Amino acid sequence: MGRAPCCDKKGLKKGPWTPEEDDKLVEYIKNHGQGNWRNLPKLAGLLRCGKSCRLRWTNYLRPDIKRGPFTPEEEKLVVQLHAILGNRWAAISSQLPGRTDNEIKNLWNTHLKKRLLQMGFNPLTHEPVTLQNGSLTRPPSSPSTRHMTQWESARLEAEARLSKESLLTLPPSIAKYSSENDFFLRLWNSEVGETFRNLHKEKNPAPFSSSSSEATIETGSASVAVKDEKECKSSKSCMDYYICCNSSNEVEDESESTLEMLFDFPSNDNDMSFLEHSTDFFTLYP
DNA sequence: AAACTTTTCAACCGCCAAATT
DNA sequence: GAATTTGGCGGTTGAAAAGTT
Repeated sequence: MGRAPCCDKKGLKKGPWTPEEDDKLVEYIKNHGQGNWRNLPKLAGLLRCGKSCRLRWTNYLRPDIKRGPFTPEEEKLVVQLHAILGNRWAAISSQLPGRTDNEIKNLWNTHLKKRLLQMGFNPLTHEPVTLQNGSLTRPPSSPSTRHMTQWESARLEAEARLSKESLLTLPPSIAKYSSENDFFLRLWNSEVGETFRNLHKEKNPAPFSSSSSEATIETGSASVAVKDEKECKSSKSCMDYYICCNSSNEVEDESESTLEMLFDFPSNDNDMSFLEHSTDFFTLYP
């Protein structure tokens, strides 16, 4: 036997919420907390599915929700995080206080995606593309394409490393659980990760290891652990190298790099003109 | 001013992993 | 351990608003 069903769908209201329904939901949660979404509608006197109540609360009625248009800084952060996390809206929204995953998803689909396309970037991969006969095409084996592939590999590496590092701080029982459920760690341990590790080994025998001399950079409210600059350069771990260059202001020739675009583009305009000059990518290998 | 088109965004749907019985 | 529900997530939809002709 399992648990009782969330709700039978007979006689339940759908569609937009009325102010009266909102009041009932807010009043109930104010007095009783969020608790059990299945029982909440009945107890609150609502003819709604529990799931609908939860959605209404989390996406609209929660008191900590920030309403109104996104600021350029928020848009910038969304683009940055999307480049790293992809369409993981909940993960992205966790880095933007007061913004919901639904809101960010809408922002992306209605504004940012179009702007990236207009600027010549594939909104899925953040790779530069050109429009030919109305369809997206990658430029023929340009250096920038190589670098974006490199960037993607670097992303895998960095996220796997972060996962690994986070496990070091957890009790063994939880660490075991996390390692089994961590998406990037599983990816890293899969054939994809293996391929990248082998490629990396050929170019650079230095192992991927967590360092004792780590720094932390802030990306909005998210923090990312990085190695110190010297070690970054010696190991040539591309993500480390990118972040080191960026965090130490020693950007060398790659001052208009993709990563600079992602981590440090100007925030005082919202037309994404910061992307305009970033099709001229630097070479990763000096 | 009316008709039509495009854009926006709240809400729904279906899937999945976790939790519960 | 199997069966079932819950809660959470991302994709999609469609009504309303805004813009254009």
